[in-house]
Amino acid sequence: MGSTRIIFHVDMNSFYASVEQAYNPELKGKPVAIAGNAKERRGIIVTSSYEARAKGIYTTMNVGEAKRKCPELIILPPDFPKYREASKAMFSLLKQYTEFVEPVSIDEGYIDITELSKERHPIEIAKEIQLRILNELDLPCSIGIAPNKFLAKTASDMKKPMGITVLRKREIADKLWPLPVIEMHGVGESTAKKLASLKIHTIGDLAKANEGLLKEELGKNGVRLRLRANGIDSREVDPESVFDTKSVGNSTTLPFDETDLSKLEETFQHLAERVAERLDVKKLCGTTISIQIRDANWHNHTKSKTLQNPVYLKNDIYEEAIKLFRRAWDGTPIRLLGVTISNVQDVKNMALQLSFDNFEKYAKDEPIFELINTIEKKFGKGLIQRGIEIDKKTYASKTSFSKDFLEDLKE
DNA sequence: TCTGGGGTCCTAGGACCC
DNA sequence: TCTGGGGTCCTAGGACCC
Repeated sequence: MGSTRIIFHVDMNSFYASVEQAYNPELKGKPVAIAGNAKERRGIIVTSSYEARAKGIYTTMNVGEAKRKCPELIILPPDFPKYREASKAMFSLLKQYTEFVEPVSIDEGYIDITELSKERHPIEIAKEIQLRILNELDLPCSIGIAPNKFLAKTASDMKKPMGITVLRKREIADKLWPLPVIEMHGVGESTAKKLASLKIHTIGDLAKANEGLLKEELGKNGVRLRLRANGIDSREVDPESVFDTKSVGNSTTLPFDETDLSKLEETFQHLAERVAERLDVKKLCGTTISIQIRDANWHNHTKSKTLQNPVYLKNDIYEEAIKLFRRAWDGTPIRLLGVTISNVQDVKNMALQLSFDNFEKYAKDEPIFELINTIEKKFGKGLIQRGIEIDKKTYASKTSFSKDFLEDLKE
């Protein structure tokens, strides 16, 4: 494969607010904000229209404060099905140009137009895409054009809304290096502070910094950031990455800092249910369960456990979550709880590892059909049809189960 | 400016195995 | 009884992004 690519980063402008304005034209030209839990004390602004931003509204701003700052602000609750639909329409439009489309999040993605650019000029393609997204979906976007992902992403940020920006390698010194290092994708507050202590303030400083020093201070991330600052990024546009889910989790900030165990248990019930539902939609299960606890001072704790068998059912997730919680909680008031399943796999590939302990627990002295019932109750109906593999050592040592039975289980 | 909810990747220590 | 070194997995926490 040739090493010179042409990559677009397509970035939707204030996406949720723009989708709402597209659905309801009366909202156009007005300050609009999307806020989670807007009715509650802890609601925050998730996105806002450019009209709202002009009045000082920004993401993460508390809803109460936003109202004070901009009394005419139109505040809407998020409507994710609507946004997902708009997102899907946007990505299918991109797929009309090339199969090399990689969604990064609901409102941005990369496309590799190297092949297409042999027939048409990249800027012409970008203009057409931008115009079509505007005309057909009524949504504004910015497009960055560059030889790699990092530069394309950086370019799309340079002009908003409705910008098209080309960032060539030879322009890096002029356009990228003068910027403060915090502007760089991948550098947050914490890294910027560390870099400042090393007298690295601009992206140019980072590009020219000593590699060994960066490695020592920031690990492999330091080395990578330095490469990026020099415009080097070899990541390919990967259309498959969307299907490669690593974890599924839900969390919720409680209306007030909570100490009542029954309320916390109830919250875990809801979280387990939502996680189970989302796993089901994706047909996934996972062997590692984690809980997150955030206290009143914003200190986070996580507890996790890797299980013998994957879980995906609401009740199993709840039971494991509560076990972890009991181990971790000392009674301090809690602000947020979360449940995440990771180490995921497709349910259809799921194989049960009946360890000796498990085997004893489920199989002891039970007739075969009882055992099947037990297994189905525990791991869900249909699993046996999908096939159960039992650790060979285990059943060799368990004489009360015939080989035939185990063969039957495998059907 | 007192901060939601969905993620990914990285680090570091300890357990365990060869 | 005391001694390496490498690899992998697990757990907890942190940084970052949208």
